[in-house]
Amino acid sequence: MKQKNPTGTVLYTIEQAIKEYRKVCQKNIEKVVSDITVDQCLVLIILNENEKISQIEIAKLIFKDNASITRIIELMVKKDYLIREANEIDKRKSKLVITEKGRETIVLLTPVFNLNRKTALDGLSFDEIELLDKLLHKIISNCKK
Amino acid sequence: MKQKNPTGTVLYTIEQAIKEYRKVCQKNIEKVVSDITVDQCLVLIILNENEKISQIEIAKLIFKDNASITRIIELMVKKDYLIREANEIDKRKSKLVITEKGRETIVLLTPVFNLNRKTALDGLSFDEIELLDKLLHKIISNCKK
DNA sequence: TATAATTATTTGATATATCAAATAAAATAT
DNA sequence: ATATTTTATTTGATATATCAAATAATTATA
Repeated sequence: MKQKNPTGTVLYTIEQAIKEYRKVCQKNIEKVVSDITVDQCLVLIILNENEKISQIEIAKLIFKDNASITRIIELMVKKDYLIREANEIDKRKSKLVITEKGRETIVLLTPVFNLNRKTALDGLSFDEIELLDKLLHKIISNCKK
Repeated sequence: MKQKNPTGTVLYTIEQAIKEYRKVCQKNIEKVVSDITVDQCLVLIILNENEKISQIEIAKLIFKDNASITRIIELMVKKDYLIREANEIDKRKSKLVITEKGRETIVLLTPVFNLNRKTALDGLSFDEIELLDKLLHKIISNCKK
């Protein structure tokens, strides 16, 4: 038993969990802001906490490819969440500035993000969450070897 | 502490874990078969275990959208892993038949899949795996509510 | 300092994710 | 038996994932 899916292991429960979580997140976000994705929100929050962060560092923080970040930011610029300005110190980079619309969005979405976490982790004790984190990190390091 | 990323919770450790796992899987697969993806392998294995399964059921098993399954199968047909035949009983569906190349691939990849799981879960006890599964299912059901 | 190596980002190509709408066949209701 | 509803799949549009190659700027080395 436990072989409910062809993968035969807990590993695809991980996949299912993150997919369900993303769905709830997107749904809750859409109630408040209509034209933004979960990933775009994350980028917004990261930039809000650290103005000077590079795209590579953003990518690392949310486990994405550099190319993905380029395109996510591109769309955010189109939708007027961000503006690209010249970075005089290092011309390879650009300064990513949050627009007024971006700032308003952060204010609107902060409580949504808290709600999302609470919803997903409802009924789990602190110890359980810690343990979950520990086990997942063990898997991550196994995979990285 | 634990606020290593902007998401601030274990939830993105879940995302990171599945991404790292998929990377290892893809790498190990490529050592043996060069033109197939992890998802395409899963479809192959599922069809091998149940010839008559519908696309919708495949989608549910691996937590994917129906549209994604259509396209994954399309590519598998192009690459000669599958053939679509007419389903006389229900003409909305088609019969998905594994080709000779597909069968050979399954033989080649079965040990790889076992290796992938072993690699990822190395050092975790049975009880820990069970617990991990339980906690993840709790999160899944929280999100589905 | 000119050259080589490294770093940050972008671009191209291909695969998958997601939602909504379109098709078409099957099942149900009247 | 026809109309209506449901089901299975497809298609279109847009977003993201991933890898490799291309750019362009910075840093290190001879």
